[in-house]
Amino acid sequence: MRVLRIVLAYQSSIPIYEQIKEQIKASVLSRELSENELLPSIRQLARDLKVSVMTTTRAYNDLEIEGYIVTVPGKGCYIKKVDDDFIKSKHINETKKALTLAIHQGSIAGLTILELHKLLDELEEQRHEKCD
Amino acid sequence: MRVLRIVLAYQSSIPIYEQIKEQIKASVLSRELSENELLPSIRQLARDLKVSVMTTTRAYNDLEIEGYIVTVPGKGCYIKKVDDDFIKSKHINETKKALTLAIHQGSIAGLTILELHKLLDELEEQRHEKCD
Amino acid sequence: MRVLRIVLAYQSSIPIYEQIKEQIKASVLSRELSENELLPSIRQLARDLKVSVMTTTRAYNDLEIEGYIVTVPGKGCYIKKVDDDFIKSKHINETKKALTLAIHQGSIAGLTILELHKLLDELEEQRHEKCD
Amino acid sequence: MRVLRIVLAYQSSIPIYEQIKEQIKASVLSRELSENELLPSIRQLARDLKVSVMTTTRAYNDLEIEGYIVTVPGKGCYIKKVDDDFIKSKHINETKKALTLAIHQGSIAGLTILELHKLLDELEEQRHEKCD
DNA sequence: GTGGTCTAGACCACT
DNA sequence: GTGGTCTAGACCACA
Repeated sequence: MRVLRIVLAYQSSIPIYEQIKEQIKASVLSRELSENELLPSIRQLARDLKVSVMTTTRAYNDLEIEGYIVTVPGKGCYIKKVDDDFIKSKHINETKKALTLAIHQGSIAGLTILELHKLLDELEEQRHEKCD
Repeated sequence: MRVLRIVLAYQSSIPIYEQIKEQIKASVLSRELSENELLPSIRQLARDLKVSVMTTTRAYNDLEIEGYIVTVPGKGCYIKKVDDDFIKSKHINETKKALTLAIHQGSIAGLTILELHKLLDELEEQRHEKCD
Repeated sequence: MRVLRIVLAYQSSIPIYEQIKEQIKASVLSRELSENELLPSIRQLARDLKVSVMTTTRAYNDLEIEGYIVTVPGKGCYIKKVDDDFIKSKHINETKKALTLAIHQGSIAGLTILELHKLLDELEEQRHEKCD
Repeated sequence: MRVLRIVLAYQSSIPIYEQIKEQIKASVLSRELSENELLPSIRQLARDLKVSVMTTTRAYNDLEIEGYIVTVPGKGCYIKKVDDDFIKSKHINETKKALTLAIHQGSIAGLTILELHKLLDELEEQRHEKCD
């Protein structure tokens, strides 16, 4: 079992259990956590995050419903197998959401679709420069 | 005074007052509503949208705080002049953030920049279809 | 809004929230509760059943995830539309579960499949007699 | 003493000790295990199943309470004589209950008695396939 | 030790 | 009024 790097914004409008969920999900999708890995126990995580047991319970419970983990009463919670296509489709979905948001914001700013394409290229360019 | 075209998703997770706000904002930014134009009264709008007066009050109140409208007690609410450049730069910023996120998520999903452009066009297409 | 007839076995090994869920589900599937009907509020139900608010919350939350109700914050919880095919498939599923259990129990008792068929006919017969 | 064929679903919602119990019971009822036969020791079984000794202890303890086995301190656990008729009638009762439920659910789903018979055969078929 | 459920309060945002 | 979240305990069954 590895220690999870979970950072909580206690004052955020995003519920704490949601933050825990999303960060574990992200770790699964980025392959940081892999199949059959044992997660910290509900109580341990609650202690670590200085949060109520009910809160971590809710997060783990939701993750089980969404198919990311299995919980075995009396033993612990384990990462489930997620297949590559599922992960890819998740990321494509995120990409689409981001692009849709860009189109929306851009339209308010009065940008044409052509200008959006130009902007996209520019940002991609900058990204490469940074990586170099 | 013109009748506002406001469409509410009563069961959305986005608060109704927020939906009203955003749609009025968008109308202002798209010049559909122009300076000094009189908005429907809080009570009239509440009746039209079959919504509590508290809800429309909250929306108008927020819009006033954000500087989009001005309330003249006893007369009504009027659209204020908006500082174009400020608004525009704000939204361009949002656009850039969204595009950068799209590039990032897309790269994880293994999408090339070309595929991103194609996706952008597709989503723009779909957006037009919906509006028709 | 109608009062729900929910009977709880507080000492059962079946969790209370599960009992609530199942009884509401059953009411939906039997068309006792119909589309758009307003359910008792989480708090009202908690008072009625002399149960913690968290417990009714959990039940309603699960029902929303499973698609039986919609909850609208600040307004209440409503029965969602369920289509006939969905209901039928649910009941067929229950039928299969019951038959599978019968096969299992029957095999332990040493019954052949033929005897099971005979038993099925007998019970069906008795059922008709009762109805007459 | 014979080696028990026990297959455990470690992540099932059915407790492991329950799974062990049920499989031993089934073996007794099917005459696979017969009177006075010596069962593997609690510790041996725990090793074989890679399970805590507490778990096998619980299973054997329950079996003794239910009258299926007898524990002789210092020697081991033996299968007891089972009262055939009592057991059989119990299971036939369960079978009838399950069939009655199937008839009821089936009638809601609009199934005829003929379709129920067909369903029964299909499920019996599938059961045999799984066992092969 | 583990997870599962439950309580009896609380505060918050929204209608 | 409504639902959403959260706490800080508790008891239970299981491993």
